[in-house]
Amino acid sequence: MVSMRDISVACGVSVATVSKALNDQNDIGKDTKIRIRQIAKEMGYFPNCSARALKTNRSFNLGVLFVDDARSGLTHDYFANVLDSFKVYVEERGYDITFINSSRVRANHMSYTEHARYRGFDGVVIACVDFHDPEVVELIQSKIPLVTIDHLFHNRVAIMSDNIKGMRDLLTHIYEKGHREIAYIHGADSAVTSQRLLSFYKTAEELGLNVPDEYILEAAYRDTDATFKCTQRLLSLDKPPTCILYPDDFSAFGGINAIHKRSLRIPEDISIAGYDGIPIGRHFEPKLTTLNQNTRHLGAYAAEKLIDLIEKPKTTLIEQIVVSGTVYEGNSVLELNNR
Amino acid sequence: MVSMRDISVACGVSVATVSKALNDQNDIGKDTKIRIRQIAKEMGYFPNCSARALKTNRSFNLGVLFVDDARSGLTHDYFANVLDSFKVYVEERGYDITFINSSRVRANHMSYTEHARYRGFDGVVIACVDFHDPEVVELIQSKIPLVTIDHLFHNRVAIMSDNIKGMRDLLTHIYEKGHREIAYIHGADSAVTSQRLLSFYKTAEELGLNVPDEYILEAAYRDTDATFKCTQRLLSLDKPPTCILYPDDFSAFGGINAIHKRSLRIPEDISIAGYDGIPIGRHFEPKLTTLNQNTRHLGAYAAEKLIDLIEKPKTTLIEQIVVSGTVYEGNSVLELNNR
DNA sequence: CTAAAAAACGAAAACGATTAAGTTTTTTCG
DNA sequence: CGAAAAAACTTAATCGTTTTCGTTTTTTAG
Repeated sequence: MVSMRDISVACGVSVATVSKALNDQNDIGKDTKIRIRQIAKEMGYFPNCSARALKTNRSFNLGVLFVDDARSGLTHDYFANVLDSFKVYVEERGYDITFINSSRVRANHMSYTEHARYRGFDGVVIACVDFHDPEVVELIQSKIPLVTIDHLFHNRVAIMSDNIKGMRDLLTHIYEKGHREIAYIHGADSAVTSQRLLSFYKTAEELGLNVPDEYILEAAYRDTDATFKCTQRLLSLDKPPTCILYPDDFSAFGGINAIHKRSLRIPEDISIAGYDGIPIGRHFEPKLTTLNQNTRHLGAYAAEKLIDLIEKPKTTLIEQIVVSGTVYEGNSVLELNNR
Repeated sequence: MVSMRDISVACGVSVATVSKALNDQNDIGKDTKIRIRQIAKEMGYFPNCSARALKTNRSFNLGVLFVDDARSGLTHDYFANVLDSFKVYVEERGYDITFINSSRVRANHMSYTEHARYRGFDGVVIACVDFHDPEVVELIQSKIPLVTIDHLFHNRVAIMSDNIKGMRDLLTHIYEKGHREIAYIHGADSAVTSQRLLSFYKTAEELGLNVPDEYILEAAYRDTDATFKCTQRLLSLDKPPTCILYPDDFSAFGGINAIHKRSLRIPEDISIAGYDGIPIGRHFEPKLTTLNQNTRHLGAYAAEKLIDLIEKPKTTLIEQIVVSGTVYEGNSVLELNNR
């Protein structure tokens, strides 16, 4: 590895001068700067990030924390999309990302916070974790610049998918298609779930919908078996709904199974809708009507905010940014003309 | 941040002694070691990885390179699963992972290799990239410990999914179910595709199958529109196949659409099979018969080999490791009794 | 032309660890 | 007991940068 020392001897100047030339400082002559840069390039010089980080306390490296309950890790569709967008954005601004974990390094355990400090991350993004985990709370309370996704903390920047508006838009869309008997199989207890559920009830009320208790069921996210059973129950009701909302697109497939098993057709006999906007939903017939969460914006905003927080901490507002999705109209919701 | 210096004054010893105590070296008294470790823990000490890396040239950080043609990034199902497994394994051994990219840092472009050196990665894993990209070739030819996934290079460790055996097993399975007219819509030209295609023909010959040319079609991976069209063509043949193989599970859904459109049933009227073993295939009826690639093993082997390469370069063989998958028997392939 | 101001460059001290080599203390044993 | 050996600890250099402050050179202006 060629170091600044090597360049300094090649140019006949001091390392200090080399450093200044390479970092584009003003305390240096114009022509020497050009000459040094030229030679540095020729010699194939690249800075040593460890040395730089050691001296400047800036790693240009961001920590990503993601541990979901199902341990699906990177294979979690929603998160993978958000992270991918986040990654693209931060790379453009010269940052790298590495995953935070709390495993053991050389025989001693590290908490998330300790790991983040050990690696010297300039900032951290947290998504989809159990926000009650004491280690997560410790991280939230640390001094590290931080952005959370889909969870709001006091004094921390949060990027939130707009579940209130999302559910309102989705339900309204279905209402406008003429549906009046709409069931909602919601996800397991969480902040996201309660927002959607609340919005569902509120919107239903505004629209003058009657929502019998038996239309509201619970199934864990991505649990097709659970939605299968719930769907069966709904279809067995004296007055079954004309449309069923699912916790997410993936679990909607459990519902599709139940519906097909009864030899019913979608959407002719019953309509369905998901939530998320995963690719398969658009590629399989009937195309699933869903609320397409804007993962690209979520990731990009998180990245932008985090870097602002790092680079201009004074002027960056601690705020909550809400990213709204859009209804994707597939053909899983029938247009009812009889009203 | 509490440093070794702080601990050394708190203990009344030199920093060298602290370093030895914390790194469990033998050149130190038993009780002082215990005392120092005790105090270090109390003071909340954690090493500074930059300083350590600077001195030791070991970062305990691994680079991950992944750029696929479709720019699907992390959202690529197969890779996400492999990476997730890789991540879990390396974290257990005290390594972190960060993504390699070739964007610009502070106005000057870095190649993959330069980036890897800049970050001081102890090793690198490459998957799913365009292996003809000059930057990738440069990285392959560098001195950095490296493992490739699903691509073989001279003098480099490769972890390969066994496409030969995979296709043989899958085809044999279908044959044993009684199918004799089997079509194969294969993926676009690539090393993986040619292996599978070769194995398909070879196995067909061994089994005494007749494979008319019109049974072999091409569709890009994950392209449901293409498989939709191919499936239509196959179904329109004078003698349509009794079973269709698809490039991958995702694209098989395009085939399902075409089949449903003709009001045919799976598997009663026509059988299908995918390749990969993605989750949705097991959660949607009919469950897709497929070749379940062992992404867990692929990731774990890649991790194990890479760390061996780093930690014991002398005794680690440069070899090709083949990981075989298993046929997942869903219910998309009908058992034919009439033979 | 000369003194002051400005610009360009260099010396050296960090940053926080590791480690070879040297020094002191303790143990061993004839 | 005392010398040699072993163990425990320290000193100081080093990794590759950045940055402060001091020094030299050049420019400006009276």
